[in-house]
Amino acid sequence: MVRRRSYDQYCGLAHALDVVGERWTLLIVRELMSGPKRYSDLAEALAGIGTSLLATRVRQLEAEGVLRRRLLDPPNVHVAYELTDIGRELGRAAVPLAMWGARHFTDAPRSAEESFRAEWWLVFLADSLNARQSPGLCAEYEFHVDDSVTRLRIADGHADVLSGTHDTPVDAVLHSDSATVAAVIGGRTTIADAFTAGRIQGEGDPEKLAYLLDLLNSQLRSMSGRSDGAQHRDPVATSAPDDD
Amino acid sequence: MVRRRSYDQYCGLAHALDVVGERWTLLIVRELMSGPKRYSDLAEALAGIGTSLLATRVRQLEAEGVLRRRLLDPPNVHVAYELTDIGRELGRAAVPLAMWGARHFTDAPRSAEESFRAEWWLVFLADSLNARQSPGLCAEYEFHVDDSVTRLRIADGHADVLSGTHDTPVDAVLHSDSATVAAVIGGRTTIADAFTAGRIQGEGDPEKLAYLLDLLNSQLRSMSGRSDGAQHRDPVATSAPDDD
DNA sequence: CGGCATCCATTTTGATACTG
DNA sequence: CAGTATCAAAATGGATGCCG
Repeated sequence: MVRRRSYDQYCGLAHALDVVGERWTLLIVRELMSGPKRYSDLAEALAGIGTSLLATRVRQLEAEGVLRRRLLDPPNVHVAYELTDIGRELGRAAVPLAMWGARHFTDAPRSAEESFRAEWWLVFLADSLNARQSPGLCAEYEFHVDDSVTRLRIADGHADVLSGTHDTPVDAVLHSDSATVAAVIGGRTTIADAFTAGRIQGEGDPEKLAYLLDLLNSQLRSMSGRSDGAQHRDPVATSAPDDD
Repeated sequence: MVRRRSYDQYCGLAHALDVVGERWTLLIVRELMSGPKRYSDLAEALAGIGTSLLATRVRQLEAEGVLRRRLLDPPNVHVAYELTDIGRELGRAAVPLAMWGARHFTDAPRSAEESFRAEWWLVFLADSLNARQSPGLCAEYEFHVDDSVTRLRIADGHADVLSGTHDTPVDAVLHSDSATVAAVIGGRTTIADAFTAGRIQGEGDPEKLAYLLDLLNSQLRSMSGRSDGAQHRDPVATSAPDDD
């Protein structure tokens, strides 16, 4: 195998991009943020990747220590991929980038060609949702967004997104649509406004519902990341004065 | 022009990567974080990019509103590129990714092929260095790392990295090497330890020097981003129960 | 089937040369 | 200095084949 292409720069960002800068790589990490996935799950979620490239990416990520292959137990012997600690750190590091994208490039409603999964949006919120307000609380929520369903589980002061179907009962169910979710996460509207406008609807345990909305609200505020007015005061540094 | 390649996913991260996911793009943004640059500055800093690709990238970034072309004043008529507000937000959003890379992929010392610039490291710290401890203080520092020199200016409670050479006097000068800088920013050692070990040396105004080290120290602590023990409790969600 | 490897048509990228 | 033109090499995507 010919040597992997590198930027050959001694820089944290360049080294990070040497590892996860190629096409599809960060999206594979995003997929695994909602729990371990099988090869075919990944291939289905990442429409257009081409199976051979997926295999290559997964191999690279395993070699870098971002994810791990695991064989499932005998009843259903399958391969599953899951993030390592380094991989989960990477997922968290990608959150500001995702928020930046949500803030500036999701104002157009979803187009016909675009695929969509509710967990893509939830996953960036969930990881940092430490339920400091009610540490002991356990709750499970189901989100219906467009035609996609996903689940948020809060327990032990921590939140997880779970993809797929589950048998455990939920405490509350939320209904919304992709444009609304994008607007809320992108900071173009608030949960409260979307709720009163009927663009988000909730049913189930009212107390746990209120708790969730509060939690999401405060999290979104802390992730807003809007730009301040600070500018460079030095227009163009003379990088090499014309002294030839 | 044939349409740009897109992931076609309605997701913040995918949309962000549609804009800045291609090769070199984020590194161009990193370059502009230390102030406006000319075309040839970029080409020189990004060894290997090839001038035609650089021109394409710059055009794309301008079209997306990440940077802006500017013509300099008559004495020295040149083209300069500078980040817009959106571009500066992007630079800030890339910081966690850079820290992740620094933490996990810079433990090997700089290899012979790798280029290096001190501002690549400083720039990720500087933007979030709001000098809350001494709001009124103004200071200018010069960093000598390996063969690279860069400048940090603190004023109005905000820090800027300035590339290139400057005539204004400095308050203090720091000397170190790339391995030490990487270890400090990657969290593998502390500034204090590196200082006592003589791997960082400083001269100049002792008060302002102490102030800088304090500021860097507290900033690094808040950016550590180490992984906690929280795991997914649900091994593999049954994404589609075998009910065929 | 699920989990890849192989082959080939298209795109992207890298390196160099060239121009106003 | 600030790019454009050109061409070879590498990366990607699609389709298909193979094997337990």
